[in-house]
Amino acid sequence: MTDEPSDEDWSPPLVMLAVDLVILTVRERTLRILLVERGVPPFAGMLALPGGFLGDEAEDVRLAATRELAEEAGLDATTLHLEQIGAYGAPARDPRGRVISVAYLAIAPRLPDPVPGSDAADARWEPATAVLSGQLPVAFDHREIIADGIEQARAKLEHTTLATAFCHENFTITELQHVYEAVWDLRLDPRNFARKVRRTEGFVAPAGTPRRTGSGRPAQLFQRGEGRVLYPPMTRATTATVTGTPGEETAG
Amino acid sequence: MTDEPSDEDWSPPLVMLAVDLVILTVRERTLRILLVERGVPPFAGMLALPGGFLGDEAEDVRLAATRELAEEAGLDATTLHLEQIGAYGAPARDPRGRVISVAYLAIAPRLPDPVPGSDAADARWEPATAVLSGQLPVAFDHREIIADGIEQARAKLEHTTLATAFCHENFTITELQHVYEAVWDLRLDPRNFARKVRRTEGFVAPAGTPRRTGSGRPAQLFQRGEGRVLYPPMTRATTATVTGTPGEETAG
DNA sequence: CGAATAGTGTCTATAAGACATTATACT
DNA sequence: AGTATAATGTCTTATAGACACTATTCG
Repeated sequence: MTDEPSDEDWSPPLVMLAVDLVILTVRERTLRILLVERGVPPFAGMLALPGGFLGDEAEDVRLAATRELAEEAGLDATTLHLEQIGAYGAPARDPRGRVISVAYLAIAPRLPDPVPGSDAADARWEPATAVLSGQLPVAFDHREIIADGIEQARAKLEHTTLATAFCHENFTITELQHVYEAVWDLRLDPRNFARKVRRTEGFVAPAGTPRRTGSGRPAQLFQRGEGRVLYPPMTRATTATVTGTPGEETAG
Repeated sequence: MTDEPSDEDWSPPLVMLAVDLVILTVRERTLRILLVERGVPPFAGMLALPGGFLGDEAEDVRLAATRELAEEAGLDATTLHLEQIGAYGAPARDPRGRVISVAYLAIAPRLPDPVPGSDAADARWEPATAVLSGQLPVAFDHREIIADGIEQARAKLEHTTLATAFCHENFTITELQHVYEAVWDLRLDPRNFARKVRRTEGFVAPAGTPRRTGSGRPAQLFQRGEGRVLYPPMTRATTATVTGTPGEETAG
């Protein structure tokens, strides 16, 4: 970011700035993403990521994301994990003009269905695989954004404790395993999984009530531990795909 | 990204879009970053990342990055590894007005010094640690961007073959080890390192000339392999820091 | 021959993968 | 009792960490 002008009174072009939200949760042992049905053109009637334009010129980008999280999804950002995915800036990605979108990844525990009549009336939890496969079409370049966001979540599950963000305050080891299985779309061995989780310093900590619901033996309850990093990492035997850079291909 | 207006003729605020480049290389066994001395306010005389505004309204963001790479650093993007770091959008990050910056990470092999009198006349390779420690001050929020970029590179060295992007077409195992040591700022055992590299499928492949320079035994030459992913990963014994989301803090 | 750098081998400790059994609840 | 889920243990194998020796060049 240095001097620009060879021309003396050149001034930079102006663009519109949007935020888009990839909000993930686990329901019915399946990774799901929150999509909204668009009410207006372009892509009216089609499913798209929740999001919107920067509210005003002074609004912080991340704040815009938390605002849209509340407005479009009825979710409280202070409860959720929220991190940036990246910027998407292809010139023709929005027919309305030059729109740069900053995408965010949000992770939510299982939530009640969006209430009809509320802010998030037209929001739906759709299976991630349906979107990734292209079976369920989405507006704009949102499929690419979704793919990047999901891969980011998948990767972070390997070497961070992010999985706990999919869980409520108290959870069982089995529930945590279901998170891994849903996000990675594979099965894990419960014995090896439990061993890994319990022996990894700071991943989970025992929680109050030592028992719970059910038809079988009651499970121990846990809460998030202090640690953020998993070392050694949790491994998904499936050889991982290396993720490109958000918004475009990697050169050279 | 859905409907916005409760107001009928509301229109989104316009912002300026910039790109900033974190260009890394290894020199004298040290990780270094390319910085330029600013010629004009704000922050005139201070070191800053190479970069600039979007050239025109139709320019792709990534293209703007490759253009600045050529203009400000005299580097050819087709040769280099280039990937996005993220978007930085704090409202007051640039005194000139509302500027959103998309930061890119570029990895270059050891290059000749910037030629005085060329495009990159005021460019300098500075040690990464000096910037990270704050000992060498930089303009804007560039220190944060640099920290994120370097951490991204450090993390990618663990589970991808990115290290080869720091090397020329042909390189020795020892040179590759120096890359890891410089980027991670630690020492590795040459025997274990060589074993790891040679046994990891697709990391490196033997290259033509089986010998080379020097005062000791000539080293075998290698080139990048086909693989992009390192599995199992290369480990930096030092417990890693979990990287936040670019441009802002992670919420609850 | 000595100095310098490259390359290889062995032992050990840690952790992952595969797998079976016991424990505690419910009906 | 029978069923369902939770919890734990053992054996094997892969790989990282620590460490010492041999090989090939140059002067």
